[in-house]
Parts: sequence; C-alpha cells; structure tokens
Amino acid sequence: MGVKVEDKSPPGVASSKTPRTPRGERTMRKILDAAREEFGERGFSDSSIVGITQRAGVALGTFYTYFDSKEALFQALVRDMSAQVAATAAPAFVGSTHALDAARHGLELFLRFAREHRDIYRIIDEAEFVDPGAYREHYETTAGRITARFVAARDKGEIAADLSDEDLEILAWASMGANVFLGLRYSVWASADPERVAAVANRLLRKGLTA
Amino acid sequence: MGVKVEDKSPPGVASSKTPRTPRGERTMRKILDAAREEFGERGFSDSSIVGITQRAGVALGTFYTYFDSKEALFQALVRDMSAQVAATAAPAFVGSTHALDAARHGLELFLRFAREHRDIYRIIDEAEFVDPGAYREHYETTAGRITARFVAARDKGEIAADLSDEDLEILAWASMGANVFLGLRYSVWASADPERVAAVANRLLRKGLTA
DNA sequence: ATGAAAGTTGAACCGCGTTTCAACTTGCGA
DNA sequence: TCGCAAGTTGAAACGCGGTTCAACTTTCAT
Repeated sequence: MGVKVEDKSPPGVASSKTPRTPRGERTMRKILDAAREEFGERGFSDSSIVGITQRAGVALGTFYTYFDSKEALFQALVRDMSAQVAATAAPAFVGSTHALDAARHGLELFLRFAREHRDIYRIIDEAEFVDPGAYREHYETTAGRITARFVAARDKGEIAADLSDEDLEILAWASMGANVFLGLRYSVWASADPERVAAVANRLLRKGLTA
Repeated sequence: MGVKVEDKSPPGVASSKTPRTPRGERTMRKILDAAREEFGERGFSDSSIVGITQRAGVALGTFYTYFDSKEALFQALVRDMSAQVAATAAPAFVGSTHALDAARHGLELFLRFAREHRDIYRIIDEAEFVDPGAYREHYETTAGRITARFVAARDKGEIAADLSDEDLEILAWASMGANVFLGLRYSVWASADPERVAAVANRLLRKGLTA
C-alpha cells in the first residue's frame, strides 16, 4: 500500500493542505487529537474517517481540507508521537550523570510514559504495517541516539574501552528492544513498579558494559 | 475487531471445518501456504481472500469450506509459526551446555531463521493487531520458557544466586526484547553475521547475570 | 456399481468506508 | 463595509472485498 503524501515540501513550508488561519489551525488540531483516540482504541483498519470527524465534531468533508488520505493522517500522527517519546526520556540524559544511571532513569521515565499512553505506544507499533518508513525512522533515530550516548560514555571511560562503535550499535539495539518489551509487559499489559523494573533491567547494562 | 472462531474444540478434535479426506487435507494445506505468502508480502489488510485462493489455485468459495473468516485463517497461521520459531531455537538448549552459551547459540539460530523467513517474522508482529490473543500467547510462552531456563541455571549455580524468580522474569523479557529487535535490525532490515551479533549481545547476559 | 458425503465452483449479494464536489458560511484585510 | 479567500458541509458516487449459496463434481464405503 504505502502512504500517499502530496506535500513533499520540508516541514514549515506552506502547502495546499496547511491551515492558513487560526480557525483552520484549531480544526486541524481537533482532527489530530480525535485521530489519536480513534487509532489508539480501534487500530488503523477499524478506524474510520467518519468516526474521527465525528469525534472531532467536524463534517466528513473537512477532513480532506487538511489530509490527503487516512494514511497521510496516520503518518503525521506517528511523527508527532515519535517526537513525544524522545522528549519523555530526554531529561534523564541532561547534566553530567553517569551514562548507566542515566539509562536506568531514562527507562524508568519511558515505563511511566508507556503506562499513561498505551494508545500512543500502540500507534507506533502499528506503523510497522501502515507506514513502514516512519516506523523504521523512529527506531533508527532512537537507536542512533543510544549508540551516540554509549560511544560518548566509552570515550569518557564510563564503559569498557574494548567495545568498538559497531559493538556499541549492536548493544544499543539490544537495549532498546529490551526497553520496548519491558514497556509492553510491565506498563501496557500490566502495571508493575517502573522503578523496580528499571533497576533490575539496568543490571544487564551496568555489568555488561563495564570492564 | 477480534477473531471469530466457530470451533472451540481442543486441537485434534474434528469440527465442521476439519478436512475429512486426503483431498481436503491437500486443499487446506495449499490455502495455508498461499496465505503465508500473501500475508507476508502484502500484510493483513491488503491481503484478500480472492488473492489467496488464486495463489492456491482454488475457487473463492472453497476457502469457506476450511475457514470461517479471514481472521480465523490468520489465527491458524500465527499458531503454526509460533511453534516453528520455538522449534528453531530449541536445539540450542538440549544437552548440558552452560545456560549462557546456550542462550548465545539460541540467538544465533533465531537470527539465521529470521533471515530466511522475514515473512514469518512479519506475520507474528502483525498479530498484535489482528489477533492480540495469539500475539500475547506467543510472547508469554516464549518469555516463560526463557524464565524457566534462567531459574534452572540459577539453581545449578550458573547465574547469580541473589536474583529472585521475579527478577529473572524481568530479565527474560529484556532478553527476549533484545533478541527480537536484533532480528529486526540485523536479519530483516539488513543481513549481518549472526554469529558476531549473537556474540556481542551475549556479553550483556554473561556479565549481567553472573555474580 | 451406486448413492451419499465431502469437496468445489464462481456469480451475485451486501455492507462499509473512502473520496468527491458543488453549495454554503465565516472571517480577515483593504 | 464589502468582497474574496479560507473553511465547512454532508449527500452521493464509488470501489472494494468478505461472505453466501445452490448447482455441480469427486471420492469412497458398502
């Protein structure tokens, strides 16, 4: 299938679908919020544009003022949420905390976030099928950030010097996968104490990455 | 949505949809194989029963002799493949190998398997949305197996005695998540050397789980 | 050999949800 | 104040694909 997007322009550049007035802005926002609810509750294929516009309190046709298709809307949503997830864990990595403590704290924040936003979690997962490009971009960007932190930590002597950049990339993907599944199991499917889960999981990194 | 399954009987018990002759058996097999191809290539919602029956070389109506719906077919497929994945890694754990070596070898086998069967990998992922029950069952069963191995290894003194059963469950989920994402990144999206990836990733377990 | 059960066929039915569009309303800038 | 661009509306067109079904063919037990 693939996603149809008319607007190939870089973000910030006006296109035929970009709202030009405050009113239009508000309406588009209402549609995006409604879409998050609808996609989160029913999944992509069981969601309908009728349902989304009804939730948003606008007419069916209004949808096509702002989006070319259901897929284009989904894509917009995924990029929005990917940014939100990144912003959630980010605070753990400011300052000069030890990299492995930061990783533990970041995981804890992520687990709390997942617990509050099961719908968002689900939407990103579904992107694997609805919009593979956005999905891949989300995880590659995330893994890239983790790798960069590992490399920096190694150069600061916080983790073992014998680990190459390639090794660290592998370990970053492993770490990210662990985090995602811990979120699925302990935040989405059940609610366990994020602090405890993060502390136990951190053992793998703390011992596995040091000399 | 949810999956409609008329047949609530335990496996092995005849139902109205079970083939009763060799010919029926063959036809059902043809449909299942065609479905694996179709779902793997196009994903669930872009796959059609027309397409599947055409690939299988049978008439549209024949489908409904063996399955109640598109969802029921998908469910049958997922259970089939879940078993295949389990069977793939299993050989690594026979004999009296050290638990952590076995884990490394099991991951390597899984990575090779994922490389050969990207379609199967994708189908299980999509079950999260098409048939959440089967998806959850797949990962809970898998995590359960890993946890059991960890517990046994701890009792044999191969991993740290201070880890509780609950700790080991958390670590099992982390480990499984790592494996899944490594498969995605290094087998499905690209083809890296499974032995190398498994060896590097194993460092986390080898150091993280021992005292 | 024969009849009944199992299996096969594909046209047609059917509901649903996306997309279009021409008439209408709102609100901003001159 | 006025006119036009932006935004809104919802009925209807449209396509698509899952499901049904009654007629037909094959298989197999007796």
